[in-house]
Amino acid sequence: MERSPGAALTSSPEEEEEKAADGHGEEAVEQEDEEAAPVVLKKGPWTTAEDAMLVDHVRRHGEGNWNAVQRLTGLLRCGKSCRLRWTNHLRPNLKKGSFSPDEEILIAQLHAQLGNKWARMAAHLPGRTDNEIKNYWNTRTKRRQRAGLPVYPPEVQLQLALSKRCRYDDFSPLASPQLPGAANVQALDATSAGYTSSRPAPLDLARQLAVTSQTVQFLSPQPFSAPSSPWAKPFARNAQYFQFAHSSPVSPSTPTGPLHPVTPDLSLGYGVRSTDQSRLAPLSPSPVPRVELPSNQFGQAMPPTSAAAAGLGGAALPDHQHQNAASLEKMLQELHDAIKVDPSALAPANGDAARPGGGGGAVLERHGGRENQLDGQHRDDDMGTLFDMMIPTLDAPETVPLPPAAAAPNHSGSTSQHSSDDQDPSTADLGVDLPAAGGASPSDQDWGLDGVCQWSSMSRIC
DNA sequence: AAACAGACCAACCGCAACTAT
DNA sequence: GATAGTTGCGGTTGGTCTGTT
Repeated sequence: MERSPGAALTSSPEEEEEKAADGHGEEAVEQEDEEAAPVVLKKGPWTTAEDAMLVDHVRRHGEGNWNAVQRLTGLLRCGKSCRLRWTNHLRPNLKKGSFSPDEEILIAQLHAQLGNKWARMAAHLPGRTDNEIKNYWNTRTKRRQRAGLPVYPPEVQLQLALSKRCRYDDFSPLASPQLPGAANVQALDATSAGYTSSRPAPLDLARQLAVTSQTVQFLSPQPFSAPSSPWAKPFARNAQYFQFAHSSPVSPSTPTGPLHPVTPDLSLGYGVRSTDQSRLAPLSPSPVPRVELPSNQFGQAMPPTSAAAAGLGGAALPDHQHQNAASLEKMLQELHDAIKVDPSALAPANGDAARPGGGGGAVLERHGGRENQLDGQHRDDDMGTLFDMMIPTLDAPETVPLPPAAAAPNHSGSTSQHSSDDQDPSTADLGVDLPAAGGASPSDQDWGLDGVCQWSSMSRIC
């Protein structure tokens, strides 16, 4: 790999540590500079000494006012860098290491619903940072796309497929009746408050899919309880970060809001029928070992012919999947029939295809408004995507009534998305009840075609 | 053992929103 | 209401690690 000459921009961590440790070195030099010229802030990797300084600062003054860190501590880092370092690495209760299968599924679900809203996704993954999730998703997505595999696991694909159907149905004057499950997604209204009134909530998907009483408790509803910590007082305002591994997930994105447990009722099913079994444990370090295989094994099991072919499993399909092919086709037809586009709503396709991460999930984030203005091409794309996303073992899922789109009244017109999140912690709730995938366990073949994928390693789920 | 490629991770940048004055 | 400062977010880049050839 190319080694950038710019790598020598800063001294090595060891050197920096030494300098900082003896109290001279860089700091002293910079002090001299400070008198003659503006402070030259350092970039690049943080040293442990810098970390210690930052931690000490936060211990004394708490979080926030990051630009004061340099003034108060002499740390030659900009406030932005300090905040980032704290948030991503020094914050208490950060969970390091690989994502557990539960987390991976949740990330996929969240991405399907939110798109590249890493911070909001991180709010549902205690101890994880947006950066971490972003990195994970990007590398994973890149890998899967290169292998010609669908980005989302089967269940999420199904959700997306159904949501596409819902998209069109939403514009039918025959609004679907309110569903019991829809109550769980009321909170989503606020989440979508950042979208203009002309655009249905991006998470209407969740509402639309709030069709099942099966509830998967992804995140524990246990109230927050801060462990005793010498830092407890200074960090009181940041209490959401003081969580035990199994404590309630609270939204770090709501620092100014009241602390209360976030209970995203993500009943996403994932093919789990049993109520008991479907109740996944709260996110926590999973006992399931990470078994991901080297990426170069993707191609072996699945030649990148087409995603559709992949979805149907091709010749590698087990018998029961062949049997389901017919029902799949039927369902596709049903879905196709269900798609009714208001010609008046036709408009040039938007740039969804160009969205990073591709896939249908990105569409969902803003599937209202302009996305509803479908032209033929877009519709075709949707159908193509639909086929692409179809899963082979899909037992024709029950056609589910849809909650009325009108149940999303809270389109304030504000353009501030995360502000609404901050103001209302409940908006972190993704009270999503999603239909379980077909009764038969969703195939490992279309997602974990080669057994590589984490999803397939979750015996209860796949 | 060396070269290479891909994966992973940390950090930076630019922008937008928010807040205080 | 205008402005400056602060904070948060998402995209991107670059370095390091690891596996393969």
